[in-house]
Amino acid sequence: MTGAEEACGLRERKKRATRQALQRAAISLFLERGVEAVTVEDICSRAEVSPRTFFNYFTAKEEVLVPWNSDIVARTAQHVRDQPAEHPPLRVAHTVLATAIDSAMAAPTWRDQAQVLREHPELMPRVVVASRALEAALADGLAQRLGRDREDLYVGLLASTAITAMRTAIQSWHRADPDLAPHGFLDRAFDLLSRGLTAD
Amino acid sequence: MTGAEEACGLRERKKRATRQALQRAAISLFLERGVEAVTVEDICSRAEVSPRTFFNYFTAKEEVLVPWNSDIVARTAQHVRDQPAEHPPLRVAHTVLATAIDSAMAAPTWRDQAQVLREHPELMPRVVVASRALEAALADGLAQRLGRDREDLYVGLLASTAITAMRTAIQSWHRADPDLAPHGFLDRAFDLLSRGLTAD
DNA sequence: ACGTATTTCTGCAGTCCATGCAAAAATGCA
DNA sequence: TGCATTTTTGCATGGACTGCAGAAATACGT
Repeated sequence: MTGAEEACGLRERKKRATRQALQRAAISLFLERGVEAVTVEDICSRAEVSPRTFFNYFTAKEEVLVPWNSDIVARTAQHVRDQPAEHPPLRVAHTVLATAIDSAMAAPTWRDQAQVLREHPELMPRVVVASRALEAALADGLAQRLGRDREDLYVGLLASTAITAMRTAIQSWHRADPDLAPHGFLDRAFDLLSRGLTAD
Repeated sequence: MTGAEEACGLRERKKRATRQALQRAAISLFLERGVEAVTVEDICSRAEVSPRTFFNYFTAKEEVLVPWNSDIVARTAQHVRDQPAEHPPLRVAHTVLATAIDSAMAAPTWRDQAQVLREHPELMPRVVVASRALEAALADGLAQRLGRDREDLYVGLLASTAITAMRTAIQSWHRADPDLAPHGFLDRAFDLLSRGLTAD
């Protein structure tokens, strides 16, 4: 349960397989019928596990849409600390979140997750709520770098603003060509932030 | 159903009374027992209405904690348009959200709402989700002022960042002296934003 | 004051989410 | 093989939320 990616024993591999089966089943059903029309029972039926098992992996059915798993969160926290000390905090956030997006895009379910969110933008805030872990990791890392308290206004503002910028960028990307890379949008958002949100 | 504050007929006044009774009942129960331990039935019992009635006013029990009612949202949208044309967008957002906070603080339930959120910071994201209407009003007004599309990246980033700054400021305020005014925190957050989030 | 139209409230039935618990099954390990 | 640990499962439970239709309250014209 380290969060690392090694496929050690059979038990660990089966857990990963079950989690991914649930995710695949849920997302494909979401695309077929719409999120509201899919029940946990439907998902488990397609994934061939007991309905009770779903809640051993996710706390709510929308959680399968969150692209930031514990691996990504853990690596992001470390990534923040690995950045050169002289880089300004906003640049650190930009770099680190760009990498997080790359990692999320590597997941096999990424395209379908993105498509569900594109078709149901009303779910984005729920994803953001579920993305608190990523925000917390970012805030912790930045606080450490800056030698400030984790609950400092500046630290909290940096982290929450960076996550917001990422969300906004991804939304813009969703509305654009799906085959376009999301990085251009992220770069533009962080550029605007660094300019104090003045018009370009 | 205009959202204005005039107390026209008896029907309208009763509706306001019921809504406020539900809000008072819910918030006092939240403070007594904690949010999780309070059911909709408890709330309605104290407010002396049928359980079914609760959902004619709120879509979920946490919604009573959202300080931005439809009046405030409507006035905010107008307020954006009333700002001098030469003011930069971030300043407009700052001014308008400061006023929105003032309006929210004028509500009789404000102090208790704030106390519940102070004791249960894990609910803040849900409030933010429910604050989408305010964000949308801000985005619409800014888009109009700037002559841009409502879904433009710059417009979306401005609105979402401003709301995030407000949330962060309020969180900092919650952790500080409750009798302190929240405006200082808001001013500091917007100042940081306008400086491109560089350290001060 | 009365009758009618509109709006709101209420009770009921029903679906689904989400959790705790304990037994059963699967896996790891000596 | 036998025992310990982890995961899955079924069962029971409570609570959120919705739709619907009738009752009650309010508005309004006569």
